[in-house]
Amino acid sequence: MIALPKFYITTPIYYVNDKPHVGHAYTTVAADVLARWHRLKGDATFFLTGTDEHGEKAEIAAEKAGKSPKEFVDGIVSEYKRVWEALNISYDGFIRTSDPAHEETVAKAIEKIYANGDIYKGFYEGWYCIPDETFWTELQLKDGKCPECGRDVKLLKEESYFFKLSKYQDRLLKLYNDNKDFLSPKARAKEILNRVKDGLKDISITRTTIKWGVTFPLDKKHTLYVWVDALFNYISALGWPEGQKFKEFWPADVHLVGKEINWFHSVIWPALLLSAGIEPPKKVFAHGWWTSSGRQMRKSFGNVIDPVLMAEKYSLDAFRYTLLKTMPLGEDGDFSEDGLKTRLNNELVAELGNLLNRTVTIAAGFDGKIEGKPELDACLNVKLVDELMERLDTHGALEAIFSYIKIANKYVNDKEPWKLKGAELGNVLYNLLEAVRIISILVSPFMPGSSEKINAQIGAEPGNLGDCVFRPFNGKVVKGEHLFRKMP
RNA sequence: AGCGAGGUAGGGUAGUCUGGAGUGCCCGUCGGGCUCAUAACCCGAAGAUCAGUGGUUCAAAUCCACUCCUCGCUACCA
Repeated sequence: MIALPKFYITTPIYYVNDKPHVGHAYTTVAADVLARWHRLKGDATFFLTGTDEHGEKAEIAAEKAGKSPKEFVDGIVSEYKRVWEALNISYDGFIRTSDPAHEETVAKAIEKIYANGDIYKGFYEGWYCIPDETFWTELQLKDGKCPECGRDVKLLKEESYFFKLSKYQDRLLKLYNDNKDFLSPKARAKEILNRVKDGLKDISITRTTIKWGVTFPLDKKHTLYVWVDALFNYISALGWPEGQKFKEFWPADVHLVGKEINWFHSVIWPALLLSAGIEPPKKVFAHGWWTSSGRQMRKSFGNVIDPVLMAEKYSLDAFRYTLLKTMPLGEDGDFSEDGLKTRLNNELVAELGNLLNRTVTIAAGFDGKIEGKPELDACLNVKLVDELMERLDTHGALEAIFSYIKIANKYVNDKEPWKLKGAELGNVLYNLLEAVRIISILVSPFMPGSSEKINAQIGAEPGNLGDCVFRPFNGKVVKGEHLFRKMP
């Protein structure tokens, strides 16, 4: 049987100690764009995001707010959902690690891993900084003191259960070798590869001091460490082991993650899955980080970017476009309002908006037949755009789409339709309107709202990737408002 | 310190694996053209000892060695 094309993409689940900033927005918008692209292709698509709600930090934050952990995280979760709605995120599933169903899944998976002989009881030893309430490894210490605050640290020992990560070194290396794209992008791959080659240590997966989390099923005194429980969200959301969605969508095609959590997703997660007898995901892609106006984003610098504010001020699609156009997914980049404004004015207004506007203006004053021979189809390379998107090169895909927009703009200049009339003008308009219709489809994953506006003005239905070919134009042009407004 | 990535015009990048004229792209700057369009659109120009040194070669941004600089990762703070 030939498997139907399917696409399962995930964002990390976001930790609930603060409201979403541009970093969260970036990952989520990028995943949204990829999910929408696959829907255009007709793939059965499942796009998962969610929240990571357990652990000490959430517990403490709740206490400070005078709420129970559950009450507290409920509040943050609705904030996340509000932001995702504002950013037009088309998620299919929203997983919360405090859902009882998730907790049951985790417990079941842990039991399988235990049954496989990969969990044992031991002692966790670490250097503990009491004022910071943080454990450090020997390597992290700075001159034998806490690297964060410089104060003395104490060697503490506590009972803990361990996962035999060391046992999976060879199988992980085989996984990386058999699936060259598993570790993505390439620049990050070697980082992981070399560390795995250097050898893996077993990892402590439980704590006795924390209550807000999933109870360790084999010893109720212990609570699972929050990241262990968090990783399993990707399968609990699909109803592992028997759920229909799990059968349809697992393994994940892409886990999109920030580079700070690459280790967990590229090493620990597949090892846990292998141990539980579950197929590992196909790809873990670690994207880059944003600086803001040249500096690290920090509250104390006053340069933290609020995604909703940006969307309100400059239009949502200009913001989404800027996130994906500024740098390739794997790289770091700088976010600035000036940069956003420049892109809005010079690319969205001047290239895309202007193409639509001039086309529609000329078409509105034309009463002949809009028909002709395709002339603008040869320079359109939908296949290239698709290949770039398959490689998660959203940046390159946008460049390819916009280079086509430029060609269409140049076509207007070359043909000087304002000097033409009759069939000649009908032919030029035919080419422009078909180009605009196709461009609208191609940009729709990036800028869904703008795509709808374009369709309204040229009287086109929303299309899919198969519609990106020249055919008789049967829309009805209704000139509307400017697609984007220029900002001073 | 170990491991990794990178240093190409004012900024950002592609090209490096598989050597062959500094070739390309985006933004910015300057000049011209056009006028359907949101002072827009089109064309053109300026601008680079391709981090440095040494080597291999007929030929090096590209291969080799060394040096300098920047950034990331180093596991149980999600």
